Amino acid sequence: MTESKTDPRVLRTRKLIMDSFIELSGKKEFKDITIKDITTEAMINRATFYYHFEDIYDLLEKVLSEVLLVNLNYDFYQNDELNEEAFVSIFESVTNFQKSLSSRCHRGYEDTIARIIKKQLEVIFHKMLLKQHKTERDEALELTAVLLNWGIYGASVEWRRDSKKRSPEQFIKLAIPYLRTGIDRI
Amino acid sequence: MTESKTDPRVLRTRKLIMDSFIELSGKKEFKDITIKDITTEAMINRATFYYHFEDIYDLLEKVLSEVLLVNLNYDFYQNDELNEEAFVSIFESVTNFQKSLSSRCHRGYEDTIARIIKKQLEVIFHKMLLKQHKTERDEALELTAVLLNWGIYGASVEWRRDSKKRSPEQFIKLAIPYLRTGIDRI
DNA sequence: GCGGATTTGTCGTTTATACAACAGATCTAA
DNA sequence: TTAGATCTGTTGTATAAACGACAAATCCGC
Repeated sequence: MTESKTDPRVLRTRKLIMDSFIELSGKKEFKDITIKDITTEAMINRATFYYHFEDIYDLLEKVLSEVLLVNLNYDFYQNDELNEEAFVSIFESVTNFQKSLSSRCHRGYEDTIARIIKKQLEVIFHKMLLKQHKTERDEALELTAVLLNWGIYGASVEWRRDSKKRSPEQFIKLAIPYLRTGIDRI
Repeated sequence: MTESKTDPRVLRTRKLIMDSFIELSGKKEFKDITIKDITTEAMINRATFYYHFEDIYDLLEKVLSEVLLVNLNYDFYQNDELNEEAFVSIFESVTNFQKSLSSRCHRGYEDTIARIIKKQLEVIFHKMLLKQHKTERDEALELTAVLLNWGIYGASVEWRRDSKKRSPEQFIKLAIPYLRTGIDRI
């Protein structure tokens, strides 16, 4: 395999762009963020943006994938076990994302975001299960991951409907017994 | 005048290097920080470092000048007036610098640091006095700036000797009446 | 002290980024 | 609706930064 590693300038520039986008997302709505805003914050030329990303939606997708993945991974390494705390913390990550980003997008981009989050959750749960159940058949673990994924994600959607009443923590703690039952059955 | 503005890549790279150096200064002693450490943190090539700075001492000088200047400027725009709070806050900036940097340097670099801090303080005080006393003769203001500068800087040196007994805030509050008297006389 | 390892500082070549100019799209106020 | 302004996406050319190799200096355990 020809392992031609990518130029450090590329990695640096992508990081600068993504970090700037995340930074700006905390200040403005997604629809109000322009490419110029991002590139100014990142201290790079606007043309360089297009060297790395198709458009702002492409950037959004990649940021969601990478950042959510990193955040969740971090939570896993913190908790390391599929216990109640792990669930609560993962659920809080997801609901934070829901809160901070999905409301910012127009043109039905909520669907795209949902797709990305679910896909990442699946990867994460799969990894986690592999660590805990090294002996099991992989197929079973994959299936479990899918279920957990939908469980957590569905819960976050429900939570948004319910959000006036309960904090994410309270909400997921109610749901955990059911989720755990589901896992035990597989 | 031919105002050839500097390439944005240069500004960005310098900022990355300086920020990384500051970041690392919080984790290691100055003498243990290598160029490689800095460039790795900054995500730039080691050779690029030498494009912008002579060596690590050159970097230190420039960081001290710029960062201290920026910090102090920020305090001024916060306070805007040469009152007690302004003095306390400036003094805290300076003593923080003393604490966090001068102890890290070997080879008598404390003297260099002292020189830089004093020079910057002088600039700052002069600016500030100009704002408050637009009518006065500039020469008088410059002189006052020099005196204030030595007053504050000397106080910070004294504070270091005294530091087991009083916080920077307590210390400078004791000294303020004398400083103010000094100003009023000019 | 010695010897291996790390760090420093420099150089020529390759490549990613800046620039600035452009047409077309989208927004906004009159 | 129209006109002015802003934003988008693309291009050819100039330049900062990456690479990697190098000798010299410095560090550090023996």
